[in-house]
Amino acid sequence: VARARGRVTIEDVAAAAGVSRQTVSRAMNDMAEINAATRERVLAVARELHYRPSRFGRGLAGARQHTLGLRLHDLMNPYFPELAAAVARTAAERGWTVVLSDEQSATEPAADLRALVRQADVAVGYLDVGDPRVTDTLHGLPFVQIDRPPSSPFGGVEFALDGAMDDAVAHLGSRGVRRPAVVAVDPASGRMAQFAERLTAAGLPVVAQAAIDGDPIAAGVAAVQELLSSHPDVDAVLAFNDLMACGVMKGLHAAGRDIPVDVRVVGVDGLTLGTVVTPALTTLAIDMRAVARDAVDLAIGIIEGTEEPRAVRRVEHELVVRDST
Amino acid sequence: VARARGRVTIEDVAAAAGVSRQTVSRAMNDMAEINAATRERVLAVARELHYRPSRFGRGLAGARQHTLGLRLHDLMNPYFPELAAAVARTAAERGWTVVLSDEQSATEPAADLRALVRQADVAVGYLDVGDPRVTDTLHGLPFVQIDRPPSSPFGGVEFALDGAMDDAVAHLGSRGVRRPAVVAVDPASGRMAQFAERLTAAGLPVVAQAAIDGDPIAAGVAAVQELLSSHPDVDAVLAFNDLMACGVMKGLHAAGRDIPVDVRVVGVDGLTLGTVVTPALTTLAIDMRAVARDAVDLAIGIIEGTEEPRAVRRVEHELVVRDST
DNA sequence: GTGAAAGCGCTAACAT
DNA sequence: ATGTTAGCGCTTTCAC
Repeated sequence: VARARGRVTIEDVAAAAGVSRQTVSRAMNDMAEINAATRERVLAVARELHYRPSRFGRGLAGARQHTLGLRLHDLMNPYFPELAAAVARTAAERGWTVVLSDEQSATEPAADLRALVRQADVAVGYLDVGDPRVTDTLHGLPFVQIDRPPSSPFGGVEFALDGAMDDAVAHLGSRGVRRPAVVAVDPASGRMAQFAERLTAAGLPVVAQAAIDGDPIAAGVAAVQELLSSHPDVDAVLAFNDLMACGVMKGLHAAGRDIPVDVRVVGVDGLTLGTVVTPALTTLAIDMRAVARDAVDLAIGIIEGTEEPRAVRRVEHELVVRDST
Repeated sequence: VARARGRVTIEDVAAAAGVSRQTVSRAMNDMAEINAATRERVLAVARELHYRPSRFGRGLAGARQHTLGLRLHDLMNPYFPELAAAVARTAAERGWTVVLSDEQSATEPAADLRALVRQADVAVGYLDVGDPRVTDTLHGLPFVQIDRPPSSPFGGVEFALDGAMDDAVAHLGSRGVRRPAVVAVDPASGRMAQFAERLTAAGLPVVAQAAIDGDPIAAGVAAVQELLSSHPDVDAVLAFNDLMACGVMKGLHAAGRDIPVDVRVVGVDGLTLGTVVTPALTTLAIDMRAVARDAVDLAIGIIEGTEEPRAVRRVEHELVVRDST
């Protein structure tokens, strides 16, 4: 029963059971044309020998098994697990396997991508498009970018915040907000610039508060502290995302401000986290299931040739009003 | 340039570049013995033909690439992403790839495990050991169980809560707690029974409150409500885990109780979530990094033959006192 | 129902 | 520096 060479192969099982390799293959794969007694005998021998079919041999010879690479920036940031859960679900429904690549796990820049390139048929998720080291590492691996910026060289899923922002501005106005602030690492660009623009257009002058680039919670706490010292009269804070919004709420609690009476707080993403904190967070939520479905379907479509490699989909955010406003 | 067959192989590139397969292989794998000009030419052709080496061919012929399966109960539960992040990190350091298997993604019971069995060399994580469907599905895939119960047929990482519990009991006593309660789906078994025993031994009579089996947050909220109506005088709640503890805190807030003045709350796990909520949660924390390191090292050791298949390691919890007590 | 032959795509080892 | 040979372990024909 002991093996000479490193691996137990189908040949070993065949020899030990006194049958051909094909018969072992039939037994292992539950195929029809095999005697029930033979199958049991072969399976018993296989178990005894600790035989496990090589996924490489199987993949080469048989029907391709497809693998989706999921690239995330940081699993410790609760946004990404929610996305990962949705992607895993969709991939499982489609019969695809998911290999995980967490940028924070990389021992050197983009090192995590090398594994994806070797293991996945197509990848989905987050990627720093500006960094040529990153895109070079892909070596032609098709990539479906989530939260795709307009300038991206890849296709993917774009996020549309416009409608939800309009709703949020109207909502805050109706709540009597007069002095809103936006808090982000770079409050003058991207979605926060849009936000500020809309608030201004609605007659609400906006304070922009920059936050440090790091742990979003800590950044949110620090940012409100600074904000409150320079503008003690703010009555609403729009944070870049839910995580930073939670930091903002922590900072407001610490400063003795009542939410939502003194200050109203709005986040972006729609994380479950927002329902756990007190008060529950009003947010511009995105439907992760829809994002995952679109991304995975694009990815599979690219592999199957039914989608253009750079196809784009769009998912809308939606205002979810909870207790923080 | 157009291809007749489905896949572009190394042979196609070799033919198009006018070299042998081996030279293409040398170019693709950055090997030494190749003319720089030749390499560039070959790579250009490969790019033009959209050639991507087959991972199966490569795996069969070359050095084995190792893959770790990570089995989780539910990615939406923040405990699991924190574990996943730690496992991903350790695996990356060891040069292993991680394939993800989320039980919640399974379209039918244990279906998610089938993918693991086909794709991973060894698996790590959570598994319902009681269910024979589950263990049968493994088909001999070595499994390293995390939070391994003493009765498990697998090896893995055991959690040791004893010391942290003693610390927690002493801590609550010193805070003047007189009427503690334990809240869990089954407060009469496992770690909560231990907890109750220790509290009783310390002269603190314990109320046991069962929670429904479902979303831990909602369960926590519902459980405290019931608890407060039957025992309005409780002055401490020990929850089964941090998530349920957050639900308990929500419920206490809603009931107008002040934490920690009226009621003190303790969770188990040490999730980051506990630092986000207000007040920050006191908890029996486990070092996820240590858990992940032990689990991954056991898994790799089993594959490399340096560890027994059923080897066991132990990781201690530690009391982390924050604002909720 | 079972076995023999062929080949999946690639790289290691050995040629040249 | 490049080409040739020989497999890796498995499933698919196709025979019987």
